[in-house]
Amino acid sequence: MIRISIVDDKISNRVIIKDKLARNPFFNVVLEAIDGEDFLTQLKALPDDDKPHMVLMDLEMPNVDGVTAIASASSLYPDIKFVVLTIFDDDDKVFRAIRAGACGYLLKEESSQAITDMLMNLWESGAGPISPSIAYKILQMVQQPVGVKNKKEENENIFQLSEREKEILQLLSQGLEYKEIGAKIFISPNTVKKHCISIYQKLHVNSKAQALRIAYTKGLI
Amino acid sequence: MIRISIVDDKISNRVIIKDKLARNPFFNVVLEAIDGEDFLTQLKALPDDDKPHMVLMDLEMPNVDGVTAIASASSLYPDIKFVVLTIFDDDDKVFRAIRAGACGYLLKEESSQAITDMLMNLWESGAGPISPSIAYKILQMVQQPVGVKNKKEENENIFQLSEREKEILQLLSQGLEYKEIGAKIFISPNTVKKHCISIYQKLHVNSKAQALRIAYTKGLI
DNA sequence: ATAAATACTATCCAAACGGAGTATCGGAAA
DNA sequence: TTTCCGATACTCCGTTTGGATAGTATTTAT
Repeated sequence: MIRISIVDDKISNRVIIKDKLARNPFFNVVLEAIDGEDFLTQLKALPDDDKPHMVLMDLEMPNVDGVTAIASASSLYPDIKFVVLTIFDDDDKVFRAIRAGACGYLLKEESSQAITDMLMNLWESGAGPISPSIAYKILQMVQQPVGVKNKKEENENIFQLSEREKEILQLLSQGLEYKEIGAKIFISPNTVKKHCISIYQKLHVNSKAQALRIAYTKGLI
Repeated sequence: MIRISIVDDKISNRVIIKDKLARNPFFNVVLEAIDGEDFLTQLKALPDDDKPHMVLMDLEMPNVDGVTAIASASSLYPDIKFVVLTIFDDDDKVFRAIRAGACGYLLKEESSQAITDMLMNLWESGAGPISPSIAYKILQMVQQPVGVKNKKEENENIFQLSEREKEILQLLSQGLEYKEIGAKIFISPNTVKKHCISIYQKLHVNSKAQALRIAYTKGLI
């Protein structure tokens, strides 16, 4: 039984997707969320043994968007496969979603059969599902790296950390504690702590170690 | 009428491919070559109006290999589409071929129908054909650029961490706390803490964050 | 101009952490 | 055989951290 999670802000979309999956009894939708925030909260609360194997993620959502949710969750739960399922094939979004950790990118217009086939294939062989038109876009991106801006520049904004927070995260990664950071940039250790907690909230984690994990794996530092 | 060129060092392969294409009368094989050298020479000699629209290129060839041939020819004749058609899906070759200018990458094992469909699609929409398994490899390359592969092997012993300690460090990097790690590997949280302190001593640090910094930057995890 | 972020400061509390010490057990090396 | 070491487990103690809450100043946006 493959546990699936569906994240989409529109109830109608979720129902459609569920119907498409329902044709195959191996799929079991264990979690539905209306946006990235909702998803991350629900996922965290779920026991490990009940966590979904795969997540079908829309990109256009309020609060926390799909890319950010994938970036957080794929660091926190590396075993979960994230498949973007959207109606758009916007180049930039494709790129950012994949960098964030998506292992597949499907268009909603794909047939029910095609989608379930691809998901089964992901389950069995680990090969991520990719719509042909998306595959071609990826290829083009590899061929001519559009903006040669490095991956740090591209990633450091997806969590919407403030300048100060990025600075703190940088110092945190050096293994400094609150009071050391405070002394270094001439602010109170209390303030440093407040910044850290803000960072944790934006990264959807609750400890230094987890924050650093995301920072390192997503190239924020 | 789509003019096609086939480059493969084995006559049998060329025949097989020609047969597959023959099912669609739109394809007209105008050039056959046995290696990159042969291909480039013949191509140069061909009048512009007779030059192929698409080239199906094997990679494993004597003299000038497929990647080199694509790199040269795609610069000289930008309008020609190069599709790699091979039996291997070697990561490095895929990557180099695409960088060289290949716009598609098909496996020979694909069905005749699939290949002709993909080529027709390339002709009509300009979207390059990509076998699903190849598309997934490309996606992985985009996700984690190669380069630091064996670093872990080389470095994981320089700090003389015991197996257990490496295991603990690995779990630490996932942001787990003592009790969580203890529960995961069935030992007491106290023991986990003891291991951590041993790790700190060997790494000459005195906090989780500093240990993780070394672990990440030295490729221990 | 008013609202909304952002930066900064502060305090309280419970939990987690780090450091040091002690001790048992089993295997490997002396 | 004795010694050494890794893994295990525990306690005591002081420090650090995460979380919640609350407030002010400054900048930014509408």
